Amino acid sequence: MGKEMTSFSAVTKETVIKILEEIAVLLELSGENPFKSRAYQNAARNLEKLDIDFINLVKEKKLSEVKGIGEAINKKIEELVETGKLAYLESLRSSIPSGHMEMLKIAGLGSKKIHALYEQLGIKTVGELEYACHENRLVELQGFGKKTQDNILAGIEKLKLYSQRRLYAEAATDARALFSMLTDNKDVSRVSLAGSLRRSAETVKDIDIVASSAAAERLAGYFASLPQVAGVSAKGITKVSVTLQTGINADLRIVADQEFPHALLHFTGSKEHNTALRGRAKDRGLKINEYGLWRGEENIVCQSEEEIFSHLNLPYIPPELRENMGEMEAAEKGNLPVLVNEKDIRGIFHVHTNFSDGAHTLESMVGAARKMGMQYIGISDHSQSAYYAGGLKREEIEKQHNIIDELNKNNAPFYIFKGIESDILTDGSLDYTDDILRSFDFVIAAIHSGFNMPEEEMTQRIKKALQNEYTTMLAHPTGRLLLAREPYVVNIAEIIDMAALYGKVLELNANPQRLDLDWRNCIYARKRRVKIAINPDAHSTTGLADISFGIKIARKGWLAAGDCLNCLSLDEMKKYLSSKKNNKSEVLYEH
DNA sequence: GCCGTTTTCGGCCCGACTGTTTTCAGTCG
Repeated sequence: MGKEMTSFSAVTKETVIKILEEIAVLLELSGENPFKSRAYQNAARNLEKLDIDFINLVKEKKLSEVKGIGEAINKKIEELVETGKLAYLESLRSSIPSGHMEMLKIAGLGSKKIHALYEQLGIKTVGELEYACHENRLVELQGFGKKTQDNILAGIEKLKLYSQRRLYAEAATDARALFSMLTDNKDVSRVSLAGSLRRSAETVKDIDIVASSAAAERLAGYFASLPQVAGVSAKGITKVSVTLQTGINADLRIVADQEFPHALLHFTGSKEHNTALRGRAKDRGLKINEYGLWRGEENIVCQSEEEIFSHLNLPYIPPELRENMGEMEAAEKGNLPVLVNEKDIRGIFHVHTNFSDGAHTLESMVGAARKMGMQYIGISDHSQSAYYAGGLKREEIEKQHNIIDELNKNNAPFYIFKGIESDILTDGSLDYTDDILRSFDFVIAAIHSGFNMPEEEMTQRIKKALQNEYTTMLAHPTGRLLLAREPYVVNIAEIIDMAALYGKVLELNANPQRLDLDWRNCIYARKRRVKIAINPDAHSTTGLADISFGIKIARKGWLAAGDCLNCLSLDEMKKYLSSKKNNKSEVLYEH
């Protein structure tokens, strides 16, 4: 890199944000002034909000005009963008045991305790911590005790369990990259994702890909030497297993082209679905395996999965449904739903703005939704008791409503619905008075505190919120964070029954970490004719796109367009919401 | 480390919950 710095490094805004966040965590672990750490977090968040060209801003030395970026952080970002490196980060990294970052993921463990464990027991890694717990060495430590030790052990168990799996969204990014490298390769005839990824599971263990080729050996070599591959654990001419740089494992199966649909069906699974399928084949005097379909010695040639299914007298079963959750029976009777798809979505609810904890303005969120081709958007910032998220006070609600009225004039026929994500308090009531609740077009009731109630109490709390006449829908019904936090204990069937009885909508939160309502429960909700809203819970313009993850899960939960609230057209939606508002008794007879 | 109609120091979003204590620290959302 020349001294005159004519060429800047390839550092992007996203990289800078990631590094600022890493510094914030490292500072926290180092026992520094917590506000210093927060300053880096703030800087990262403000960069996220930045709409203008970041690199230009750095070049023109105007970065410190961004709120939250002062002299020190400005200098560090300049160094990073100009050289691609940051000495401060390197020295921080080397001063903190690398295992401490991972230890932070253990529930109940924060920087203070990690520091204390390091100072007093010299613990540097999760493994050492686990050993120390088994040796009972935390019990006597100042500020620790038997319960803390037990909780930490339980947290470690969970962490181990979680780290064997990945979020769908994470794995899908890697998988897409591999897939496109394979489609570009001339040795590949046909290629498809398979496994749980193709079935749109919310978390996956690894990436499965099936390809057909007449040059298997060369293709295997190509796959094993892709730039994103960090290690090869097995390599033959039918199967290559690798570990990617990101830590996830990927398997490529290579078959002859005529075997392709059979291998695809087999490696898409699920195991349970395949077992049922094999049983069905046997009933018809057929045999099915990953290489083909057979009647005795005769090989029945199939060009596609559709053909295989048709030989078993079944319509095509979409991969998402192949979980042996009744799809075979439904297919046989011709009762498979026409699954919802991206084109069916007409509008988006559960959208945050910078009125509360969103990154972008109301106007930007509206603009982004319009760009996506939506007919409407439902704005729902946090309510007043969500202090940590800047929940809205009465005056702010009025102000927001005035802006929405103005925007609605200028954006017609696009429409903005006024809403709120109102906290469900521990007694089941919503945290605004009726006169405020009445001012919204819709209310999303949500639990953000008091997670640890006993099941019965939690269930009653949510049921009470569903009975509230102002509640339109229930946000993230179980509160889970995939691979990070268990759902709160609640009788979800009772919640779904209650929603059915009162004509309330349940959210399918599309954030890749939530995907809540769980698809298994979507199947039951559909049976009870409860409408599901596929909501991105967007906190930025890019967050709106998360809705696609929700659509995948909705499909997996058997939902058709008619089951999804936000497949209603704008006119239908206006009618729906105003009927809910004006005639509460009607809802009982709606279904 | 950032910020300022409390402006160069002293705050920085705040409250619930848990487990440790005997009045509080740490973690979390």
